Amino acid sequence: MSKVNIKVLAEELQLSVSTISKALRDSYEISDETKKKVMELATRLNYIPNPYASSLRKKKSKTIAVVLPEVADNFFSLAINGIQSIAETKGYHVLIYLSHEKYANEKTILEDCQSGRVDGVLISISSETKSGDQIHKLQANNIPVVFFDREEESIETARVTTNDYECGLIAANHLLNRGCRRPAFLSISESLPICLNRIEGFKAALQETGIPDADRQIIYCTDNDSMYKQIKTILQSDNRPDGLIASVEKIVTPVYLACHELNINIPNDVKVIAFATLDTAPILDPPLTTITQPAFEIGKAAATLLFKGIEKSTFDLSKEHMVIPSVLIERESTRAAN
Amino acid sequence: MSKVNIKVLAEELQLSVSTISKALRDSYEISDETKKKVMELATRLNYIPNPYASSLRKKKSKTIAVVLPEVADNFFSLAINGIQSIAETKGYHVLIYLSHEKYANEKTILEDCQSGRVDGVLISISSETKSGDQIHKLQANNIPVVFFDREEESIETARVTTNDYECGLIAANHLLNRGCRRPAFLSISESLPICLNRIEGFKAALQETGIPDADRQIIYCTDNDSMYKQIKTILQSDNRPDGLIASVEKIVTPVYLACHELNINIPNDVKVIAFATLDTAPILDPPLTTITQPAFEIGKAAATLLFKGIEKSTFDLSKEHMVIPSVLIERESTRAAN
DNA sequence: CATATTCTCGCAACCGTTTTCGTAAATAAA
DNA sequence: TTTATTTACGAAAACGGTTGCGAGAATATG
Repeated sequence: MSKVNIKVLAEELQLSVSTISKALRDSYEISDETKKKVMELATRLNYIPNPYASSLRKKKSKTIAVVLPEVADNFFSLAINGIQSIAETKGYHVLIYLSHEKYANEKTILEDCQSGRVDGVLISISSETKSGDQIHKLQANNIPVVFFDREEESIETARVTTNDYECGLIAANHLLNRGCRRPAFLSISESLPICLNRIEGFKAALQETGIPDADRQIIYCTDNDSMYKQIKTILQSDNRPDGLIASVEKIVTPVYLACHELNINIPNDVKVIAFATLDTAPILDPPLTTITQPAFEIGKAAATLLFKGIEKSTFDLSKEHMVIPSVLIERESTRAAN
Repeated sequence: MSKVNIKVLAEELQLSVSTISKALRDSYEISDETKKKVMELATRLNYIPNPYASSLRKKKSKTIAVVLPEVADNFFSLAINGIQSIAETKGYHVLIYLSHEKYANEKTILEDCQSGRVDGVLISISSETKSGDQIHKLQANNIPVVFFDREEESIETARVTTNDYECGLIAANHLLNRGCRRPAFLSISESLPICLNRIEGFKAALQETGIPDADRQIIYCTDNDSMYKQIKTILQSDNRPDGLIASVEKIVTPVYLACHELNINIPNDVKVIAFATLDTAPILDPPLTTITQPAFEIGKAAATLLFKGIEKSTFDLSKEHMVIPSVLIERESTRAAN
């Protein structure tokens, strides 16, 4: 067991611990000769500094927290990749926490983040979250917070999102242009800005085209377990939608399965477009038209902002609202009838 | 900013820091009355203990590291979920590290894990890894290590895998039973036991059925970027395989795309089966036959073992080889011609 | 040669908690 | 009442680094 710490090195070289510490940190106070000796011994004995001792003294943990609703979702997986890629270059460590879409969990997690364990927090809030109290507390403790994708609107801090309103509009117009007259929007939350904004865009498009109110359905698929049933019910209803916009990736599979089960043809009977970063989109039956979010880039950008906030306390995160646009990738699932 | 620590509480209540510390930890040495006062003040001032100070003193970090090749993969995402679900109940924190399938990265990560930052390590090794040196060092430092899915065979420690050999056999037999005579196995590594074992099963099945050597292709798709091209080349070759076994999830999309592009019909021209936990498998074109790995359960089991190893130093991990079987889910992509 | 500077290094406090040990007061036993 | 015992707490030393400051030696400056 390597109990080798600074004290051991000091002993061995007949130097003081402070000298060792400074030598290892390449301080100008130490002669090159001594530095060399210290470094050499350190590598020879496989000295590895204890990060917690250092954190305690320096009040910096070189660690960030990433709080997200779930990880079994391509969007979040890719975002983590983006975050990690930046953290790596900065020498930061990444703690992952999952809220499982529950506000109570999120609260507990964020409380812990006040402990000094992390220098900053990247968060995509749960679909239940309606209050920014916990995040305010973090900010009061000088812990920078950056939202990515799912933000809490009342909080003043940096956020990296995609052009949700516009994409809602684009998605709706896409359906309308392909002949839909009764499009429905499948949301997962009544409070998440990403959903609200996309819905606003959706509504605006229908408004403009003059689709009657009765034919503008917005459906809330809040519960994961009942989603499939709920979608089947919708597809069997009298005024069955002729177009569906899936607000998030996890709605896609139940929609497709329901259509297959009910012998409803995509795109002839109902056209489907989804907000998703699914890499199987092109090989689905039929290939799925997506609004593809730049998940990796969002993660990278959010992390970059967070580190700016961490490293320069003068940097004002509150005005940083970055929008990275998504792109519509048209495939078979929304092909117009011919 | 809450600079409230034990010292502040002590000051406020005119007690010593040791008394506060003991009261908070509900020590028998402290009177109920004092405990109550301390607790009350602690919650009132929103006292949150500094984990690093505690870690330093107790030499326990209540943190584990999860080292994996990548996170944009359903298998690993689900595994993380499983790990996290156990860590949560145990009050542990989870650091995520990505090797990006590079041994050099993995090495750096594992070196850092010797610092005392973590109490244990869960790892699924990179496809490049051929040496167990780094992991030996961890063990020498009394840091328990548990493998999940991708193991390094020379290391004596707990591992949670699935029945790879058997599944290789099952997958191959499945193809053979559906009429394939020139099945190919698409691997991603020449050293990973998961691949080697699956290949062994594959070979055994072909052997038994008497498929000639020349018709037992094992193809190594090591490079992510060239995978699509490589697969196309294979599908255009003279002795084109009539069945494909994708050893991991990420091979699926390129295979399907290549077949579509080349107008090769699945399952009539080539049958496809994949080791995957893809939840879009049933809605692919055609629905994909999978060997579905119990990713979530593997994560849970591995974490459970790791915590046993962490919490009781007497617990001998070295003999814990847990195998959680995968299941074959048959779908259209391997339907027999009729 | 005297004084000022620069170069190296050690001392000791500190970060926030935990834990051992000692001890005064309160209670029980004799 | 005296002697054990228990109860409730405090002092201080850890844990492993970091850092401000002081000081001796070496060098430069006048």
